[in-house]
Amino acid sequence: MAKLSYSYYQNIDVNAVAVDLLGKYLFTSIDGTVTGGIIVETEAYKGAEDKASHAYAGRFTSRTQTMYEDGGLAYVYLCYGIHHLFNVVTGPKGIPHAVLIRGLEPVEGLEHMLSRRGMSILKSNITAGPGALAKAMGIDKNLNSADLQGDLIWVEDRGLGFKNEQIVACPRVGVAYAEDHALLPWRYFVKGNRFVSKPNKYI
DNA sequence: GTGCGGATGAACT
DNA sequence: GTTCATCCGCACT
Repeated sequence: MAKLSYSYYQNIDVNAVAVDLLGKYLFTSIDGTVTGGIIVETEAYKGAEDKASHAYAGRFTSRTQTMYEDGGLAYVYLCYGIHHLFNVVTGPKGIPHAVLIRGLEPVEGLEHMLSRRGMSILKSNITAGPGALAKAMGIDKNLNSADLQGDLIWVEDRGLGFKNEQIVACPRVGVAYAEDHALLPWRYFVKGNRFVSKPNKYI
């Protein structure tokens, strides 16, 4: 039941955090409705030096300013005009590192997730993919810059972890524009888990 | 002020 | 495999 500490998020090694977040529990409490699940897929975005990052080359705008804050905040933004994507801000203040949460295994509040997704029975795509899981968890721009030690959205360590051989590293999804950084193996997921998002050809 | 295109998902053929 | 929904961030005039 331990929320991840302030110092956990301050880690300068965003890839290490992305790997370590696998097996942690993400929760939201929206208008008193609690939903949560196990993180099974992440991607690391390495701030100013990463061409796939919104903060590449130190770009600082009203959208990206959240990423420059202290690690331990939520970075939520709208993608393709339709989908909210949820990231964990990591690293010390001024370093815009972030970890995109791409896959979640539902654990708590399943009926609320189904309702938010307009589904009647559980299918793996309920939380497979960043846009899908944000919708299932009720995450939208209201949670941008939210403190992950607060009571709206948080991450817990419940002692679950995965061995190295259960974790796959492969290129990130949807970042073809990032040129030579597009093939960096900074996407991590739990091998064989059904709540990992689709492009799985690297298993 | 305008124009382009995206860290996607779902519904098609 | 292809299409398209749908809107704002961002670069440039």
